[in-house]
Amino acid sequence: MVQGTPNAVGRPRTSSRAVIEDAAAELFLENTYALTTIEQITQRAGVSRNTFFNYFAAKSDVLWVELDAAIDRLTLELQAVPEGRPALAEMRAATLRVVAEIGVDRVPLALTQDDVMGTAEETRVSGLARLARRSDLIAVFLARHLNRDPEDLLVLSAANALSGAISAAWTVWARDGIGRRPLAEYMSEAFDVVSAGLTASLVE
Amino acid sequence: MVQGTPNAVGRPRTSSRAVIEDAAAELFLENTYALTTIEQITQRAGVSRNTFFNYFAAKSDVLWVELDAAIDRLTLELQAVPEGRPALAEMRAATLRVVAEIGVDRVPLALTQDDVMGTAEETRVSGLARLARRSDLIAVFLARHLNRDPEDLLVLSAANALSGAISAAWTVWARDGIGRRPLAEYMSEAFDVVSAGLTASLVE
DNA sequence: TTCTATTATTGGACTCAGTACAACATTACG
DNA sequence: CGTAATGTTGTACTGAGTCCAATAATAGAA
Repeated sequence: MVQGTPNAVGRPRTSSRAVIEDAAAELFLENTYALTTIEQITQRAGVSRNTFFNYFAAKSDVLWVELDAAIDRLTLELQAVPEGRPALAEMRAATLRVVAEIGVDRVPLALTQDDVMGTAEETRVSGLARLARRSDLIAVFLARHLNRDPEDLLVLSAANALSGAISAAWTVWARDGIGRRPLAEYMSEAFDVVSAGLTASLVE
Repeated sequence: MVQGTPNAVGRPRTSSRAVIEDAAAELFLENTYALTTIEQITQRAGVSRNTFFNYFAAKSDVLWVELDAAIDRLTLELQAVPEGRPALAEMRAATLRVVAEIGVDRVPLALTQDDVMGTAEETRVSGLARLARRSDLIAVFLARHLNRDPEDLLVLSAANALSGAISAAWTVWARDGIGRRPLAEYMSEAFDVVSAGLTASLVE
């Protein structure tokens, strides 16, 4: 569960993985996430039920392919930041870089789902797992660049706050429907909301 | 799942509910959350398996009794705040009021669990559902006091950030073990980390 | 091409959480 | 004492997720 799915985007649409993703997307839209069984998905994809679990550790993972890929890319971006640079500014820049690549059409399944038919709670919980993964990531990054423990209250608060703001950006972006602006703009605004205070607390 | 369990604390320790809670707590410590089945819990509690579901909608709910109660109380506190007061300050005050009542011993089961034996992911996801519930709560509160839409990016970012910071406070407090200071102190520090920036963004 | 070592796919059997519903017990209360 | 509400239980079911061993498919070396 919740593991990264490195760059699942842009793969041949005939690999088992892609076929499963497509079948799932269709069925979720037709019948709702909750009412779709893994058996139905694999049946439509023309593979066995077990094959599903070769590619996804949980049913909900298929909802978050885009987001998982984005988090994977963020991981790499953050690792590439050299020591001794302003942590928050780099954090923001890295996030915007990752998000710049995401077209207005590539909305995570879970979020459109939520839009079309309020599957809310079901899907939401699995989304939160991503928030947590991103929090961890950010906490480690901040800790490294601020020479603090990643378990530090200061670091954890900041990481959670940032991850929460990022999450809000995704959510609002997805809900804005067809007329939505690029994700990076939302992300930028969300950062503005929290980062002023964080800068003050973190640099000291 | 994730529903509030209004004030479960301070009830006679012989009601089915309390008996189940106690049995679960014991078993989780003995065998880990993951390796404990609902059947085992109810067996030790001397009730039927179904009775468990009369009181908890999910196995993980029993981990979060304390936290759910705290969120319920926060809900009431926030509803009681009269219009036209500084939203963030009131938010902080309400949180501290709620948390003041929580003794150093009343650590949520899930968090001690995590300490004793890293059941991590399993329990963590269910904890995040609480973070979400609190986010919603805060978003509604902020929206009301700032005359904005609760779906607003600004409002959502702030709410998520605050909820994340609160979460961090709980986590660190729990992990600090026996020598921990009162939860309110952690909460206060966590607020400091984010609120400066939020004040700037929100009042305008 | 043929052999071989990986890797992908499958079948089958299993555990357990969560749901639905009807029957039964208990309690409160007029 | 009778009745309605509430708590508890039994039974039967669905579906996610795990485990493991068997079988295909494939790539790469010889």
